[in-house]
Amino acid sequence: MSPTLADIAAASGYSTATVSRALRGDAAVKPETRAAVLKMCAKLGYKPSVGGRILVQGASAFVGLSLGRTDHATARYVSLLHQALSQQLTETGWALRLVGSEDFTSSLSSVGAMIIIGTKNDDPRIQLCREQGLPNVSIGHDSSNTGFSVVPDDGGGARLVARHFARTGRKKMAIMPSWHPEDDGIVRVRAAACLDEGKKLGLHPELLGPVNSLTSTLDGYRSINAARNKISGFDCLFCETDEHAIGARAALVDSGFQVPRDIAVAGFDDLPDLSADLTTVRQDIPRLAATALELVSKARRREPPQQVVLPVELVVRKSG
Amino acid sequence: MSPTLADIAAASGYSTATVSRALRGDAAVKPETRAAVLKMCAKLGYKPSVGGRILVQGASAFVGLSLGRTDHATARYVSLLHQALSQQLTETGWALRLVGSEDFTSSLSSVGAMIIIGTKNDDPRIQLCREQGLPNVSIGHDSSNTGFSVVPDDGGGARLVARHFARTGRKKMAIMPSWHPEDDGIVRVRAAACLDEGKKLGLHPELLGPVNSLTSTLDGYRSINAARNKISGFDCLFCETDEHAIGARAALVDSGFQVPRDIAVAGFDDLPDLSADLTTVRQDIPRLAATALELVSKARRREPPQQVVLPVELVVRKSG
DNA sequence: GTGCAAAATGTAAGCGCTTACATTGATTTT
DNA sequence: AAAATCAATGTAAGCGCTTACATTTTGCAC
Repeated sequence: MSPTLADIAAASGYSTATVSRALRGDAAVKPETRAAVLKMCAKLGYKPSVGGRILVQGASAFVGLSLGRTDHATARYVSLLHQALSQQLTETGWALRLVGSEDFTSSLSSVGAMIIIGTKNDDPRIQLCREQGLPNVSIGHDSSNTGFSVVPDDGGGARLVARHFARTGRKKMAIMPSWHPEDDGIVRVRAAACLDEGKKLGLHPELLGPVNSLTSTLDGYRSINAARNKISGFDCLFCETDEHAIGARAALVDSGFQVPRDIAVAGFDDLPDLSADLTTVRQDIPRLAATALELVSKARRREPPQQVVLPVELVVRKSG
Repeated sequence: MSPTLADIAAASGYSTATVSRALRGDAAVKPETRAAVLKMCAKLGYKPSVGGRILVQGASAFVGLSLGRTDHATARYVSLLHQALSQQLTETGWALRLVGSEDFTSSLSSVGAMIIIGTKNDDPRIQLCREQGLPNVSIGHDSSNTGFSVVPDDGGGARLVARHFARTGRKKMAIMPSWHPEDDGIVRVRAAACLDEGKKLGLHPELLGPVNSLTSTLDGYRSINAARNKISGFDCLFCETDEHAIGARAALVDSGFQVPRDIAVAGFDDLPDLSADLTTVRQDIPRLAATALELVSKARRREPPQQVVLPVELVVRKSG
């Protein structure tokens, strides 16, 4: 069987209490001690069992993961994030509990903390957590959020794209924003930033009609098809998600355009496999997950709230 | 705080042992007793804590959920299944641990059972579980599988579609199979059964070139577009997934066909929201999840293996 | 009725882990 | 130099739950 806390304690010459504290990140334990304990854990292959009640005795061993109604785990991005969180959480003995939008309220009592994906301004889910005093961390955009949150630098990433287009000699930029009735504004900041930066750089950016979904390649395709007659006026295109960019590129190719010769296409997210040879902005999803979990710890310890913005990175590939 | 086992025991007049047994489904407890206990649990709002070590003391409180490389939680279907499992598992105090295709082997030691999605013949993941003696249940098609498995009645569902087309006076059927290099054969049984039944019914079925993905609406669209000149020879179309059917229908409409007047379109799965007004075959995903979890229990108790096939249901809507 | 196995329940000893409280030794204060 | 403080660790009492084992109840043959 897998070694237990007691095994680690015996092997390293400390008490179970100290080992426990070291693993939980208690400030009372000396750094060298923690290091020794961690080393011994690695050596013996320690894995926490039971989903141990961490930080607060008697509290739930679960972290809830709430998806927005529209995410609904449908997007690759959300699913990757989910997996990263699940994996990293495993190492601490906690467990992730997926919470659907229907049973959010009823789940509050059975989790020790909540991670909320795709928050929007004044998201009612955050309110509910607050009322219950439940530690919560949101991943997504919410300018009004005064709690714990972590977001990728959407605006910065979009500006990188505009600058890249300008640098590579493009003259006229199209921007394809996405829109969904229930998600208003989650991703919109990308289009807005790209628009602004494009103006500054003299790319005369123009918004196309919005795509009626966040993550459907087909909708990206049809949007471009619908705007076919306008397209020849542009030589570069920015889409708010990679799914849209993929659909858009396919539509351009099917309409006889050469990508990137006639028109460069860039997306946002950089999803493994899917984004293949697309020029895009990479989000570091494992890091996003790690940061969210760090914030969960802090929230549980009632430390002061913190809003983190993670850097993103331009990845230039075949499409632009 | 939430009531504990002891609270239930006190309130119902039994010992904690009996209550625990009742909740775990131990055969030693009298049916009336179990009923009384369950009733009291409902009354007091009992929720298991800690992710209690169920059935076998000291065993892991986690059930692993392994996705195939291509599922990668990308498909709506998989994500819905995931959520259903997660929700139902919650009620027993277990937790679901998402296992990526990369770290399957290393996860084996940290879960008490494994649910494997999208298995194919001689799936190596099943082999690995066997070697470790880890209880496992597969969801997916694997004719060679002698362990626990549960699958929807794909063949039966596809035949329902063919019969529906025949009954509504269609004469010539197109079938759009899907294909993915790593998923060979998972869903293929649908096309095969529809082909067979179509022949019997005089629908002169014909296979179109396969769609190079399992769940992309865009690929469905482009496949139909590519076969545009052949399409007018058909008056009904069966697609192996709803995503394909949605893409196909969009392509047909964009090409000037009337759906379902000129050509009827049917898919498979019936995904909430997404499948909206599509004629399709409904899978009962919550039931699939429940069955899988039942099998997990049996597997843990080392009961003899069982292969379950769940019935499906034709849902006729606007597209055909 | 008595006996006896099987069925149903209780008793209590854990499980691996957390944490209130006690202890130790080093550092500072007086 | 004694007293007071503090950082670091140990001690041990739980946490909610499971389960080996003991005990009681039941059903049924004689």
